[in-house]
Amino acid sequence: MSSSPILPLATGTRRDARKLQTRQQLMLAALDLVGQGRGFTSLSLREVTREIGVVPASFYRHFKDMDELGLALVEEGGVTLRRLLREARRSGFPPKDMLHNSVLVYKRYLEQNRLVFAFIVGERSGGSPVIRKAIRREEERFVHEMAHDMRELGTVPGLSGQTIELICSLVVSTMLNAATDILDLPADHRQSEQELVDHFVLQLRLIFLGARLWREPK
Amino acid sequence: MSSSPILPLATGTRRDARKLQTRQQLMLAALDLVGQGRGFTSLSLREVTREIGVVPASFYRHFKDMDELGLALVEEGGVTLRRLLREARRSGFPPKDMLHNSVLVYKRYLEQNRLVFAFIVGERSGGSPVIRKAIRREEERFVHEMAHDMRELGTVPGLSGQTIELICSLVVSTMLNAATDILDLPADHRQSEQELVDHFVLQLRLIFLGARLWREPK
DNA sequence: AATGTCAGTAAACATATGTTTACTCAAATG
DNA sequence: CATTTGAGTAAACATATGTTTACTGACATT
Repeated sequence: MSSSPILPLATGTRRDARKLQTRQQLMLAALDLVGQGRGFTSLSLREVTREIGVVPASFYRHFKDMDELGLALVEEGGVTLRRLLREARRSGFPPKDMLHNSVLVYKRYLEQNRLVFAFIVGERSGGSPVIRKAIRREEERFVHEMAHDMRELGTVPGLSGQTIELICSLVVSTMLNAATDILDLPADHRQSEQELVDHFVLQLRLIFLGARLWREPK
Repeated sequence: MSSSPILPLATGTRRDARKLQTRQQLMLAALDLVGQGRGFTSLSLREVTREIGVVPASFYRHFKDMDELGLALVEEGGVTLRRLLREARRSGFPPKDMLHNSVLVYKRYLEQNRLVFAFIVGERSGGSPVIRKAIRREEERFVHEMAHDMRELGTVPGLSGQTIELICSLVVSTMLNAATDILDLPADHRQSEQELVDHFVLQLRLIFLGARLWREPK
């Protein structure tokens, strides 16, 4: 029987562990190719299997489609985003130059998760509609969670929940937009790197300045 | 001789007009496919020629590559953006509810140029690095031009040129980000449409509120 | 220890791809 | 009007693609 579980996690047998491993290898291979500048929609199933040294037919043991692989990656991206938020939460956000610090944290996180972000950011507006929409949903979740945190921390007191969500959605899209630039940075040069960070910080400062002075529309 | 001109525009012979025509047909065909949700990087040269009923080899009379076709599209996108700015300039921006009006103008323009925007916005962060960078450059130009206009109109008086550029870059990325959502709107439903526009307007309001109260960093 | 399950294999298929080569014939050139 | 030019053609090429089918053998189940 086995009722075809969506994730072969649960059973815990040696075999299922192996299966999960090649599944993850497939996902990683796809991410790698995307990381080399190869738009996800242009990837072929064969390419991906070739990358991990496995025969094309094996692919179907894990995904019925490249789209399905893509959706799995979207989910991983969602997890990655939420982890970022959790880390930010823990690090406690020192109020002194908080924005600048947050940007640096974000940048470091981005560099540590370069591939997932390249995928998320790359497919967020392009390619396959189904994947794009899945990403937008994860993004909404992220915004929502961030708004929750901001309200709890009292970062911008006296604002309605709706307004906080609005601010967060602006912050998040600014953040994801910056990701493209940061990931494109030419490995070495500090010059442009510094400028980019500063630019990003100033954009956020502007947003929060607006936020602090916002008067609820009746 | 003929020194292989980049654009076969100049000469004005009947033949060159025909050539230019199929060139544009090729570009339009590519745009159409992208408009149907088919990430540009995943398009094949044959698909594009097939679309306009021409043999694959003909492609090479116009572009050496799909990348070259892509770059031509980026340029068209740039022109489209600049035209938007010109229209906005002419329409004179009535100060009463100016933001809301601007958003509506933008939305209408977007719908009239759906395909180009789908391409620009879709490839802005994804796919081929060379195309992505070309788009980012057009975007910078656009930001620059917008900043120029804003300074001239005195929209946000008392701010340095740098700051105005900052604001504009934030506005533009917000604008392009919204484009994805607007283009994805399910053809009929007014509900989500209204919400989307409102959301967009509020984001801009927030930005300009921040802008009005900005104090230049020393 | 006997049996069943199922991830990965091997090979074949029809079809799609980018690119080259020699061609044709309408239209521009002289 | 004779000649040249060059956009689009026709056909062939090597290679890449997605998908199916029957298989094998390590592991799990009983």
